[in-house]
Amino acid sequence: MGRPPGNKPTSFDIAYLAGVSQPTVSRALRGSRSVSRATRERIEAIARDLNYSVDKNASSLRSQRSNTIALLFFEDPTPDESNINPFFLAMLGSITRQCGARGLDLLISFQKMEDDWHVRYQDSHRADGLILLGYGDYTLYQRRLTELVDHGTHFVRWGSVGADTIGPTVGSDNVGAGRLAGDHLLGLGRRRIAFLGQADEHYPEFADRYVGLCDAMAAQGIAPDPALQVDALTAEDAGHAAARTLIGRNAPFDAIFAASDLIAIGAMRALAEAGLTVPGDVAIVGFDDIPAASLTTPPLTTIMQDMKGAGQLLVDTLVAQVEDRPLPPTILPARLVVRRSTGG
Amino acid sequence: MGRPPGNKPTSFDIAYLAGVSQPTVSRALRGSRSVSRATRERIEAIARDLNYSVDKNASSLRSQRSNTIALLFFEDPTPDESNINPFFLAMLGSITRQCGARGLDLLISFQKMEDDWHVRYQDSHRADGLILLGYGDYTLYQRRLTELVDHGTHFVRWGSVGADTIGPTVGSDNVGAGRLAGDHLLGLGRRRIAFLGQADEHYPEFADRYVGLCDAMAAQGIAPDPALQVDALTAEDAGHAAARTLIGRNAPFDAIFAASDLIAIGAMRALAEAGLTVPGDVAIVGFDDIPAASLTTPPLTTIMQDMKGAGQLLVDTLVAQVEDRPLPPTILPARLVVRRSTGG
DNA sequence: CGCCAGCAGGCATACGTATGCGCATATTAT
DNA sequence: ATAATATGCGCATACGTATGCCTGCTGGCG
Repeated sequence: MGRPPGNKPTSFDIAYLAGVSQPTVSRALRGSRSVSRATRERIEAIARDLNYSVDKNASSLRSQRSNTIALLFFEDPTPDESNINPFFLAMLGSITRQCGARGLDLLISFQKMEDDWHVRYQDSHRADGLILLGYGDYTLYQRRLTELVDHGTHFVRWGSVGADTIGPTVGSDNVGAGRLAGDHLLGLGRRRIAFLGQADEHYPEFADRYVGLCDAMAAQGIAPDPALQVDALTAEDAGHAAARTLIGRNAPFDAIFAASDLIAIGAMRALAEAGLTVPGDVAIVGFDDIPAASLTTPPLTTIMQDMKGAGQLLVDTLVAQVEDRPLPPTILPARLVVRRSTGG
Repeated sequence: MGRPPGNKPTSFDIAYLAGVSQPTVSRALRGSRSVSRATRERIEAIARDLNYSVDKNASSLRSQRSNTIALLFFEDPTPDESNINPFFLAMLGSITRQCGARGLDLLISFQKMEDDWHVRYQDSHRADGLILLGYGDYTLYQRRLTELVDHGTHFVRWGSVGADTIGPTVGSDNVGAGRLAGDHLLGLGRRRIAFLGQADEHYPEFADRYVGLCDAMAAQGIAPDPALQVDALTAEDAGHAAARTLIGRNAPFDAIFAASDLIAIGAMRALAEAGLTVPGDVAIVGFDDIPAASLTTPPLTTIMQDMKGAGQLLVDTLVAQVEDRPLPPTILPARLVVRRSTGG
């Protein structure tokens, strides 16, 4: 029937003590209905007593299910390695929480775009699926995604949800968010609204935000002025540089919608240097609501994405995919957070 | 000898193709010296060809080594769940990097102090050891640590390295850092230096920073004035409140050393509200060098901890412990980053 | 009173790898 | 030439769990 309890307790040890077979222990602990209630409770008690915990490796090996997901984060190689996008942290928080709630383990890794992580995780049964988070050039990224799809790897990514999106994608309603920002600024009487951020297909999220802004303006009969759009990646200096460019163009503007808070913060610095006041001369709206956004002077009006919903949706979508019941791609609404950079 | 290649390739498939036995494949791929070079290279080629990757679960099960470490982060329950300490992100970055370099997987989890994570990870063979990160009340934390030690769990924690420290600990030289801040302020001619932050044994890191400050002052023959120390946990409002308390005491001060950047930022807001200028009336030094520190007006002078070294040391110490070759506890030096909050 | 259904649990086995041990063949020493 | 050593590899097995299949028993029904 088994051996007496040894060192680290196994399901055999429990079986021995409970006077049942090992499979019964396994079934009992997994809550199988084919174990009587009495037996199950006896087994559970003994397990608790011995401080038993199921061996993850054996369990995963046998069931071919690791109950683990891998969170892969990557971005364009950054000069300063320690400077990680703060947005990521919020996402991480909500993802870990959702994993915890669903009893999943979370493996995490920062990746360079050049690595071949797409092979490692699922094939080695480290994880049942991947969550991909990344800011960066989407076109570079696309090849990797296609490889993953071809390989049959389970994954979900965070990003712009569009028609040409590769693989299951969860993202904010960037167009709607852009409209939100535009409407807010227009409501304040601003008419010459500049956009700081890439607006091309390499950065679809930013582009969507710009589209939303243009939508809002169009609704008021205002045509977008190309002189009021300046490319910028998401970094403080990029924002600073972009704002200087904008100022240098001598095209009048009374508002800025920045594609990220970091850009906005850099822009505010440039405005200050140019002697322009916020919000007097220029109202400014950022994006992301990073912690620093409420600490600037004046505090930054910004768009807050639904981080909590995002983590949940990413995990749920991934699990659904792993369990072979596909879920439609989903878009999360964003919210405007009004602070003094656009107000009195 | 084996079966022909099936679906997901296994070491048997490779063995079959290479005309050797499965154990030889295993040895070859692990670089065992008892496989001839020719055979090994043939096997490696086939493995690459088939896109083979070792099954993590089987491997870990057999070898009883998961090559995975778990990073557990916990702090006092915070009202706003999404508001995670930014310090953590930098640490996370350096830890993931070091794990990557050593071929370790990283499991991550945010924990409430009430959970019984201390049982789950090592017993279930999810991870070979734990890295514990936490800001919060150390005395609450101590019981958990003792349990871990008693249980024989491998772990390292980040925190104050002192005589009464429980378990292997890696941390910054907080006393030295406090001295650094003190010397800097004294060098600017400031004599009435306030400290904002807990100074009791519940928060030994903060306490150490205060000790360092007092050391520096003592070296100049200045005795610490209890009126110039105000408790504050690490949050912006706490800093704000503490600075208001300080101001309300009517004890003159010309400098503040804040136990964290968030406290410093809150304090700067309170100073501004009270009509005090920085650095004119009050010079201020923070701690952590969070991203927001360079974005305040004026930018904040602060202490930068050696994050890169920290991650490395944490991982290395943990691995050493797992491999049963203990390492001495280690202290990392910190650096002063001078910005305008203490300068012209 | 016999038969079929359903419940509770045992038996055997599979998951894929790593490793102690033993056995040839090749190499060197005596 | 023979014995001793090293080299390269196969055999058997263990790691701890989960699950398909089968069995014995209980009870309801005809």
